[in-house]
Amino acid sequence: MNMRRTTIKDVAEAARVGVATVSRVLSGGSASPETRERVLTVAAQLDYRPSALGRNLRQQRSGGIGLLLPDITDTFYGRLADGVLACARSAGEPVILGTTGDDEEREAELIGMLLEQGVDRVIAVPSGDSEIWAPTLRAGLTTVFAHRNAAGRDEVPSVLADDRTGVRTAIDYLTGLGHRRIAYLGGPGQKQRLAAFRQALGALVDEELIVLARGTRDSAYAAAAGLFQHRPDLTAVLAGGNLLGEAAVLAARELDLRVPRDLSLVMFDDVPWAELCSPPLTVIAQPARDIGYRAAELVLRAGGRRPRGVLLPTELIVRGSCGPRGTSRSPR
Amino acid sequence: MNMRRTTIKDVAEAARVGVATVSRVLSGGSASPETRERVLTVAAQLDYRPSALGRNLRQQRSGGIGLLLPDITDTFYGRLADGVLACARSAGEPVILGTTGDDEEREAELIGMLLEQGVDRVIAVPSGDSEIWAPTLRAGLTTVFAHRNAAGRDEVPSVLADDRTGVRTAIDYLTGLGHRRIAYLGGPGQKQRLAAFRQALGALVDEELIVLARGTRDSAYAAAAGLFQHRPDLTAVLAGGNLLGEAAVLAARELDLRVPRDLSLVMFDDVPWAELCSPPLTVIAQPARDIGYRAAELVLRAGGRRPRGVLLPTELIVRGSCGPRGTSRSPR
DNA sequence: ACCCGACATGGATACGTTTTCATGCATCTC
DNA sequence: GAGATGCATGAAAACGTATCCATGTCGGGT
Repeated sequence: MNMRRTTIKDVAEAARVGVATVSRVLSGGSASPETRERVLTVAAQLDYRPSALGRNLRQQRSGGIGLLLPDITDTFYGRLADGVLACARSAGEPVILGTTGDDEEREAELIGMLLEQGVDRVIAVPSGDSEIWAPTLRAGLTTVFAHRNAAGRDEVPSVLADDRTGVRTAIDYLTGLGHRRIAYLGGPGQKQRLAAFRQALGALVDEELIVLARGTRDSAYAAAAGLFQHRPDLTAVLAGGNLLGEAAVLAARELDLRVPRDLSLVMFDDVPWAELCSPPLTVIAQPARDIGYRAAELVLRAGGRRPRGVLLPTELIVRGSCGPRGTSRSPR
Repeated sequence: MNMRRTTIKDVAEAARVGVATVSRVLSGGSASPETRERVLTVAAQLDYRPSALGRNLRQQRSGGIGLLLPDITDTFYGRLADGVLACARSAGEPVILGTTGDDEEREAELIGMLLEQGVDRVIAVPSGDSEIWAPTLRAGLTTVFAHRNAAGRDEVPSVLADDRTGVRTAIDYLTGLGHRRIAYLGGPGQKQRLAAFRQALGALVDEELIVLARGTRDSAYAAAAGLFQHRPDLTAVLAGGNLLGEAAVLAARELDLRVPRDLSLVMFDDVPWAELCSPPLTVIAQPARDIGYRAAELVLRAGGRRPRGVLLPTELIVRGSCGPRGTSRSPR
């Protein structure tokens, strides 16, 4: 009953060779054809499965990829994770998932856990900035940032969506429709996106129309509702993520703002329900899955090299949530 | 530059004790107060972090929890994963995530990977049936099924939503509204739910109104559209998951069926966008996050015992997608 | 015929930890 | 006071693997 698992030693004995030879055969080292075949046969017969534990200890690293996301509940990160998993699976590497909740402290804690586990490859959507990631890099972890990059960590390669162009085309679209008072509803860690918004809007930028929420649904809704109530003169809003967009739709409905008649809405990130909304939401689609996949490729292929980052294209998908600027809704 | 990481041996030397003592102190074993303090001080000074690699090899098991889900893109599983992660984090255990795509072969492959990694605790939404999980159990893994349980694996504890009651109340609600031809749009691995549907409907059940899709969006849409076109006399549909519900809404819109006037719709699983839909969707809410959390609790607390499964309540949330049966829409 | 290189092979070692076992010391009991 | 009991402690073994190194063998080149 108390079966010990078959080890490399068992295989070696059964094949009448040394353990070193078995190890070589299984890791693709050189061996004579007949020996190789015999070892493989015996290994298959005994249903031998190499123990990752032994191997990991020996080579001082647990294969596997650490994946640190703000929130696995958000479909954007879900798709990103899916991409990572797809790539990791093709490489036979396990993925250790952790969620940071956009909290630096939790992020640091998770990094510590990964270090302890001997994980030496990490894909992260960074929440914290420079000093949190410093020990990680010093410890020799190959790290790739996805979706956004940590401030002051330019040496870490990153896989990003082309936020700048995405924001610009969205703003161009809105201004082309006649909108002038355009609000930005942002989330945590989107300095890049916010900067692009400011730049694209140029002289039209109104700091009061820029609102930042934390990562939760409640916070997003509060930010949206507050914005709409405080500044009834705005005619368009760019939501910097699907959570923010959801909040905007909800808040608009609550305040009896009709979309797109009273309020034009563009949302970052295309999600399935964007089409189900009425009106269907105009969105800036991001290749979330590709971001994950490419990040995984980078972190796996990195043979000590420090590859250059990747910028993936975004796409403005026009549906029905934007219209020409009507009369301002504030002075009825 | 070539810093070796500090090991337990370094700590032992610096504290002028044996490695065994250090190990004991750090694992909460007995030691004299002064020794304990000295060891702890030195360990903190050297920033010693025990290597999970060494420990895992020694005790022949890598802590950590394997989590096998059909699709991390589906928000239901996203929430479930979130629950698992929350519980695992409080226990300091890493979580290895794998997605099966509801494919038995991939599931078996992932199980193999977990075994190789030395993972001895698994939470799974099982796709395959009995024989796939047999080796897993024989290998001594403590396993907990979540959301559904594998056919013929009654010995595995499971954490389920109370599908039976959920379906029954939904059907009662629909029949109360006068509906008689009620369709069921199901996904993979929902035998339980389907059986409940049949039982709740009793004599009204019409086998032609039961359609099963595979796990993908395309398949779900095809199933829904096919059903609606083939049987224009149906007046209500129960979608067995948020993916199916999404497909139903989409297909209904495509075929110009107005909800709830022409078609009443109840969807399993409450998702944020259910409220954004127009009309807002009436749903059977499942405590997805709790399912994950409880499953993690079970798999962690299981001290060799084989705990009894858990059944969590569902809740019918009435919104606007169901109405009284109108005139049948087929003979215009 | 001899030497040298190439190659296959197996023994031994190290990876960092936990745990068992034996030892030594102090205290308690009769 | 002697034996028994308890406790803190350290040496050593074990976990399963990959790799270094030495050894043996074969073939080709001079």
